[in-house]
Amino acid sequence: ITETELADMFEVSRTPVRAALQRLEAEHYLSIIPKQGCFIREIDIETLAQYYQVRHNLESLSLELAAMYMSNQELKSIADEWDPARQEGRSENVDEMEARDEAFHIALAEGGGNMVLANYLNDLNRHIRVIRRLDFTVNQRIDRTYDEHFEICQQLIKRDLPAAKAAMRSHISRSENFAKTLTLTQLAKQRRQRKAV
Amino acid sequence: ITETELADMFEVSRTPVRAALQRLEAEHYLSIIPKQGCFIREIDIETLAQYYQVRHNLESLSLELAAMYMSNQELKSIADEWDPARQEGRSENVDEMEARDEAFHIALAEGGGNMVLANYLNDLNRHIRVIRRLDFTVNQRIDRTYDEHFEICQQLIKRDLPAAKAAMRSHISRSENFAKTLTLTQLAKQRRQRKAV
DNA sequence: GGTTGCTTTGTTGTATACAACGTTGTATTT
DNA sequence: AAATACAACGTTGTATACAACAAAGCAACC
Repeated sequence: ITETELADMFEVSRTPVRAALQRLEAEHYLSIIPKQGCFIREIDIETLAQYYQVRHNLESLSLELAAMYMSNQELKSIADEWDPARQEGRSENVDEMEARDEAFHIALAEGGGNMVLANYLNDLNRHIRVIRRLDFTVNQRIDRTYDEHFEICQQLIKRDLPAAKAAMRSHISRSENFAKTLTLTQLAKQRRQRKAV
Repeated sequence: ITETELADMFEVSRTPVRAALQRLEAEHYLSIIPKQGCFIREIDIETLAQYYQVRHNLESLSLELAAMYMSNQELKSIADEWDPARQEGRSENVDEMEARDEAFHIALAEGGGNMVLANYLNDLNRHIRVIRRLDFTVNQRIDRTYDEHFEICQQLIKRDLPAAKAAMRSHISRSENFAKTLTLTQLAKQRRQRKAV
């Protein structure tokens, strides 16, 4: 990917393109090698696992704070959105589902009052978003997400922190494993295609 | 702070200055308001507490991984650097001390093998660095840091994770409280000075 | 045939001029 | 006297031309 290329594509000069690329580099989405070019930085399965490890930890802290500082009313309004019984207004669209899923986790983090934590979780989510999307391509996983999010909320309302943490951990692990498997099969597919060429 | 100002100061054009400022904005060090100007974003005591809360958590994870994956030899070489008995080569300089302190925590994180975690801890450290520096302006705190770092290493070598975590937690808490107190008195000083003008 | 040196080409890095826009101060009007 | 419209100023945003440098291709030489 070159700056000129993108500049022509969007019909602007190189300057705003450079600004955008430098922002993306700061967020570790691509690496700019001086005088050479800029290359997109793809996430490998090892790094993905590391992101999930950190995420487990931060989400755990997030729950602690949410259990301490969020009111029953706040928690209930979130729980309602994910009630498996309420079938109307349910999103099947992958894009929408992904956005709402992230919003759920961020809402808990912000509810705990620690904006620094919320920011880090947000940053982390953006990095694994490409992979997390895979989670909602199978319809069954959408149903499960509703169940799991609802369960987490219920445990929080009961102020049963260990149970909430356990639910969160298995929730994240499930989507993690699912994503990993899918990524592996996709990688294998790509390799087969490359071999064919 | 304006771009032109900085450009004149360093005798370069506005372009590289802009690039630098945009990077700093991406890292939340300052905020650029379109068509108005850019302003340095100072850290308040509430945000500082939030950073420390996240840090407690990440350093805890860091220890878990270090205890699992670092060899006795690796741990010992770090411990040697902080042995209170070894008086030679001891750094009294604040800058050097601060750099070595950060290096200690990053070494443990990297030793655990999770580079994502190490990156986040690094980012976090950069944000509280201004405050952490205060910690080493008093000589007594330098001695204490040696003791505490050494203690953490010893517990890790013994693979006593809970003890290591406890040592880490009190180590971070001590410097946190110290920094907070100092910040408060400094803020009070500034306010008094401003009142005088 | 392999290696070294140069030339060409393509990329990012920088400087500068101008455009867009928000802010502030001032003059005019009510 | 107060409020509003307007103009001047200062800031960042963008476009463009050129410089610096790295990589690749090619030729000459050993």
